[in-house]
Amino acid sequence: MQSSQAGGPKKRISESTIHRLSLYYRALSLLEKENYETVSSKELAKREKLTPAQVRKDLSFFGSFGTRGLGYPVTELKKRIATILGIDRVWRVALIGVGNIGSALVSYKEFAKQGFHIVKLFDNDQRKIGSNHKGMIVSDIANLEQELTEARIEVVVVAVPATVAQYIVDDVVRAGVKAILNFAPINLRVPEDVYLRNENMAMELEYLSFAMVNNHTPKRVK
Amino acid sequence: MQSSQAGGPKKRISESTIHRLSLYYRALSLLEKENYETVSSKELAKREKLTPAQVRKDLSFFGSFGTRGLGYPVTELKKRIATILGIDRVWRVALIGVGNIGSALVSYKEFAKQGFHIVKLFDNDQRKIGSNHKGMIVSDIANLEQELTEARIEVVVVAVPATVAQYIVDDVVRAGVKAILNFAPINLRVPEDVYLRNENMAMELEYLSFAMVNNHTPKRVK
DNA sequence: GAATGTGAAGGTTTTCACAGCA
DNA sequence: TGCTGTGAAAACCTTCACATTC
Repeated sequence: MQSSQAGGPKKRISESTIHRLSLYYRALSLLEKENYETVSSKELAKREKLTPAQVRKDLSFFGSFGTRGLGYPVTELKKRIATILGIDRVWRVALIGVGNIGSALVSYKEFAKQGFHIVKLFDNDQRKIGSNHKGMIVSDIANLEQELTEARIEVVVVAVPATVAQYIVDDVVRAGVKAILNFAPINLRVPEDVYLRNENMAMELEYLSFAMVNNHTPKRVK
Repeated sequence: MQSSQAGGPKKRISESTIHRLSLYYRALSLLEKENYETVSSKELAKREKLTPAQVRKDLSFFGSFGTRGLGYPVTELKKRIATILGIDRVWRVALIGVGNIGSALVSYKEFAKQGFHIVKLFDNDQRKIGSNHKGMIVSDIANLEQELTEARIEVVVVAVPATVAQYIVDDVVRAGVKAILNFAPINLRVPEDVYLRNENMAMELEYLSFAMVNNHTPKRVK
C-alpha cells in the first residue's frame, strides 16, 4: 500500500516530524551497525524517547514502510529517510568565518556524515586568508558573491560576529544561495525564497536554567 | 493586576514559550542599547518574526508587565525575563572535552553573557591536561566526579566523542549535577531528576536539506 | 487613541485504540 | 500473535477579537 507520498505529501509535514526523521536516521544507522534487520516502532521509540504511535504516524506520512507483525526493515527505512531528508546526496557547503566556532565546524564530522561537504572557507582576516584548514585555503570574503557562484555553493554556514552577519548574508543571497545556517546571535533578514535556520547554543542552556529554577517538568525531551 | 505567577504558574509553560523568552530577552537587550524605554508587542513581534498576540500570551503567563496604550517597559521586562529564565545569576559550568567544539565553546561569548560561566575544563588527553585555555587549566577527567563536586559545578557541557559520552555522563550524574547540555551525537541515559538537552548541529542542516528537496514552506521561522 | 490581557475559537500535533495484515 | 497504519479523540498551541486600561 503506497500512501501520501505520490505527487507530494497531501498534509503539511510539521517541523517536529522532520526533526524526528533526523533522530530516526541516526538511530537506524546505529541499528544497522548492530546488525538489526528489522526494528519495531516500539524499539525505535524507546531509543529516541518517543512513543511508538508517534513513530508510526511520522513514518506513515511518507508511505508504508513496515510489515505488520514484524516491524520496519532497518536498511531500507534508513535509505528512505535519507531520500526524504535529501541527505542521500552531497551538498556543497561554504563556511564563512573561520573563528572559534567556524574552525570547530570544519572538523565537525556529523556534517560530512550527512552529506554536507564543506568545500569553501571564507574570512575577512588577512592573517587567515590563504591559510590552510583541513586542506582548504581560506578565501577573502571580499570576493564572496563571485566565489560562491563559481564554486556552485548550495548551502552556507555563517559563523561570523553578529555585527557583520547581515552584510555577509546579503552577499550570500545575491549569489543565489537558498539555504543558510546562521550561528550569529542576530535575526537576519532574507528573501522569502531563502531558507534560513538559526543555531543558538545559549538557548538550550537557558532552557536548562529555566527548568532548574522553576522545577519544570518537561513533557518530553527534545 | 498580578496573574498566574503567584504560587507558580497555573498552566504548564510550553517549551516553545520558554524558547521565545530567550528571543525576547535578546531583543530587549538590543532595544535597551537603542535607548527604547517601552516597546509594544507589535514591535517585539516584528523583530522576532512572531505575532503580537503570541508575544502578549507568552508574557501574560508570568504576570502583567505592560501598560495598556503604551507597551512594555524595556529594562524592567528584560529583568523580569532574566529572573524567569534564571539567568539573573551566575551558573557554574564545567566543560568536558576540549576538542574542536569544546575549545570553541570556551570562547563563546553568548554563554558568559547569559550568566553561564565556564569555570572548569576537563579532558582525557595527556597532552591537553595541565594546559591553559583562557586562563583555565585543563583537568584530568579521571577525577571528574570529585572535582565537579569540589568546584560546586551546577551545569555541565559535554563535548566529547559519542563513544565515551555515556561513561562521562554517569560520572557527572554521580557528582550530583542536575543539568547537562550534550553535544555528542548520541542519546544519553540520565535519571529522571537530571535535565538533559541535546545540541545537534547537523539537525538544522538536515532541515534545510529537507526544505530544499521538498519545497517545504515552513509556517514560521524557528 | 493605543495597546495590553485574556477567554474563546481555530488549528495543529500527539495519543488512543483498533481494524487489518503478515 | 505481533505490529503496522490510521481514523477519531484528546491535548496542546496559536490566533482572534474585544473588553479593559492608561
